[in-house]
Amino acid sequence: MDEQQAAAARVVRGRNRIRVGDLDDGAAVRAHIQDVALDLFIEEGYDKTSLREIAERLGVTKAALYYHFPTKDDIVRSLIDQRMAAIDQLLEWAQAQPRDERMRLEFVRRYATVHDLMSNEKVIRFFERNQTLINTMPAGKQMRAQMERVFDLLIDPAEPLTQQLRRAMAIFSIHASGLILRDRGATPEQRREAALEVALDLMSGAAQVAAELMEPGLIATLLREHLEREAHSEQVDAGRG
Amino acid sequence: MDEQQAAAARVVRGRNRIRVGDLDDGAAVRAHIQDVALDLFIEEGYDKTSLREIAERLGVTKAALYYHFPTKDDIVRSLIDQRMAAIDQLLEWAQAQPRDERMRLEFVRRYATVHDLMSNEKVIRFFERNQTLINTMPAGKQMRAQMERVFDLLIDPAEPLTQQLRRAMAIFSIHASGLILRDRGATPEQRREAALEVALDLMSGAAQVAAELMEPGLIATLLREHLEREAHSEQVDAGRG
DNA sequence: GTCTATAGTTGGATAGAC
DNA sequence: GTCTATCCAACTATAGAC
Repeated sequence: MDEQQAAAARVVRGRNRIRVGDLDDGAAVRAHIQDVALDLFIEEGYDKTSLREIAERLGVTKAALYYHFPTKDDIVRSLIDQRMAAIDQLLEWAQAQPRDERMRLEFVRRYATVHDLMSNEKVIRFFERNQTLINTMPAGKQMRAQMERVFDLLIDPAEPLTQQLRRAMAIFSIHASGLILRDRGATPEQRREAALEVALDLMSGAAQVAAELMEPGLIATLLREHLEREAHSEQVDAGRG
Repeated sequence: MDEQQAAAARVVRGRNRIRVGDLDDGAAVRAHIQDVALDLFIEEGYDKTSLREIAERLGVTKAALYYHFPTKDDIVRSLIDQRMAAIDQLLEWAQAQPRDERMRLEFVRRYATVHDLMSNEKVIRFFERNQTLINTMPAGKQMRAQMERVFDLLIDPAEPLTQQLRRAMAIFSIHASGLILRDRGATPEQRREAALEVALDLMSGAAQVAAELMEPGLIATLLREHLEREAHSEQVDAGRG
């Protein structure tokens, strides 16, 4: 667990290429601009947000912005690249593994970790609200292609459609957990845990098995009986010892 | 209703002037415009799509468009209103029901049906790709509010976060099923069935129960034993009769 | 690094002829 | 109902002074 987080963190840092002496105003100003811009992109969409608006909220002029980012795209491109590099590394790892279920579960775990580390919160919401960019911007298209590689890795075309859908929803549940649980009184850590649990359940096919065989309440009944038997046999064991 | 009457009046006045395809009245022309516009809105986003582009693809001019739709918003507003009215009706039905689990499952079933009926396919993809509109357009904000009413209906804040998330993912699985299964060799009917099954599983909490109590393979074992007992008791019954 | 000023383009929307 | 022609606002981006 610690190793995964550290690995993902290395990805993030490695991509930024911030050297120790480099952390002067330049990088900080860029980050600040991106932060403010993201807020606006989230609020009213990338297209509808003008550089004038961003500049106003920053208290500078448009021209000042262009000094730091040669084009409007560039404000978000570095964020996209960052995320893509992290997922790419994850895919690389996966390709060096046996193509089995254990690997897939581990992939989802790591995906959740990476997703969480990338999440300024804002970056996620940005992608959420600006799906169209994934179709129009070149960088967006690359991201879309990458997403398909993720699905191809996790989904076996021979499986039932329900299970194929569940696997996709596993990834989506990680994406959506922030959106859904944000205003439901959950700490980021709780959100993260809940998302991962739901995702892993969807992957594992537990629901698949249950859905195919279950009558309403059956599993609960069987489990209760099982636990009672277990408790009983423990008593017996205790009596013997 | 109002629109039909207006359309009829247009037919009387306009006589044979309509020449877009084989369409025979104003309402059909409007529908055709919406269809073409949706394609573009999906491809490159609502904001980036200009009226000039839409007009070009239709083979008419911008001004001609404005005859049918007084503003760009209006091209999509009727589609949004249509869907919202359907969901509103569903919410009304739900409020006349007891607030129990049976109602919630039935709500999801009906939601899937409504979703399927509204789905030109294109309308769904439009909403998918233009999430930002839900934040900027007034009609979009209404839709957002409606969605929250749906979640409030389905989600009990006292439940574990995982189950809250699952319930939200149930709705999302209905939304996403088209996107995910479209290119995986499934008929629309198969997609629909798979989506509903996954959604109902997520709602039912089967996975929740399983995840909390399950040892690996336990449920499968219990179910097998249960089925064996059942088969045995049927044999006994048959022997008696 | 930040400014003013402005170029150059494209957008939505309207007027009026036919 | 559809056209041509046009208005005006807003945008991205650049040039050049300080």
